[in-house]
Amino acid sequence: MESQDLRRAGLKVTLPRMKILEILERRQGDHHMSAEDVYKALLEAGEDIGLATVYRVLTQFEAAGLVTRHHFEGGQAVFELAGKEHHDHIVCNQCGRIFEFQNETIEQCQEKVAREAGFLIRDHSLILYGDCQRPNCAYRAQGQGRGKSPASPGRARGSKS
Amino acid sequence: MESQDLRRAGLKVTLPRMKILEILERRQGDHHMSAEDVYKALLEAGEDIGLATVYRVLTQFEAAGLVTRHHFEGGQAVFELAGKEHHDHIVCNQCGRIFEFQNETIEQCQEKVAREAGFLIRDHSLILYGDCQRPNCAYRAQGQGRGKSPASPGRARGSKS
DNA sequence: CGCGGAAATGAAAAATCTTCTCATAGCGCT
DNA sequence: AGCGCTATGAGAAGATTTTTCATTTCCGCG
Repeated sequence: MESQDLRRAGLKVTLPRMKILEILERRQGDHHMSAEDVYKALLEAGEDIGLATVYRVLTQFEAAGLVTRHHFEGGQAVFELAGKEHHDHIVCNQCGRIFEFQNETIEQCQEKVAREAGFLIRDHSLILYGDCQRPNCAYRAQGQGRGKSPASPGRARGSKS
Repeated sequence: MESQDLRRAGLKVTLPRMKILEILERRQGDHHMSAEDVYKALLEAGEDIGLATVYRVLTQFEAAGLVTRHHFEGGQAVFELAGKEHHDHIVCNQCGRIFEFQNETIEQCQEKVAREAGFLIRDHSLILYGDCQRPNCAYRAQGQGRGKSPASPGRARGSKS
């Protein structure tokens, strides 16, 4: 009954919002989805929901605290269901795999640094970019251009510095 | 003689590249500039350099390690001259002021976390968003839309979570 | 100091990602 | 079931960044 989630968030229960919430909840594996990912999943599920609505709804969900938005490299924002503990991310440059972690020491240092600098922290973004050393990591030829990433598995981009 | 910087970076010494480098070096105050900022500064300096060139050159500078690109919230990437020590950023949600900091403990924790997760870190991005508590912070009315930020002082956006 | 070729530039078009507009449809309440 | 307000869909519009391609500029060389 995720309609309760919507009502609780002060959002009218509509079919598009229900379906999008379902997509986010039922997602297996990597639960980080771009608006486009959600849109495609809806199409596959036979739902006729516009991309504009997906963006709108995801933004509302974010405002309501139902989802969290991340700006990984690659231009597209990705969303994940909130609810679990706060965590940060490691993104594989090669295959796009995403690892989540929590580190209390880092959190505390951030607080301390901000306090000393005279800031009141509202939010933060910590993303590590690297190569996951797993054998099945979808290594692509070095010097890849900036072509479109394959549909599903990875949203990797070239590394920096 | 910043032409040496260019040659050293393996880039042909051209007028646009020189001028852009100058803009970045001469910049007083907040040295974080978007491509648009650089473009406008060039116009003010009487240089007739296209925006496409600015983007191209900044990207080359980044590849050459001359500048670093950051993706703060707000959609626009910002650049700063590299060369100084590595550092992370605190961005004021209200006035856009940027504070830089270094924290060895955080760096070490990141390394440790990544190692334990089986990642080889190539890069990272740590950005804290908050409110600088200074009296002259350009507080804007709450619930600001998402209009264009005023030219120079701030590129603040609404906060999250 | 002018030449020639490779590389860089400018302008405009295109590509991407996201938001806005507005007419229509749907939800919640009575 | 009916009403009013909000949400939606489709497409246009906006914002940022990249690409295309004809022209210009830089650099090594005579």
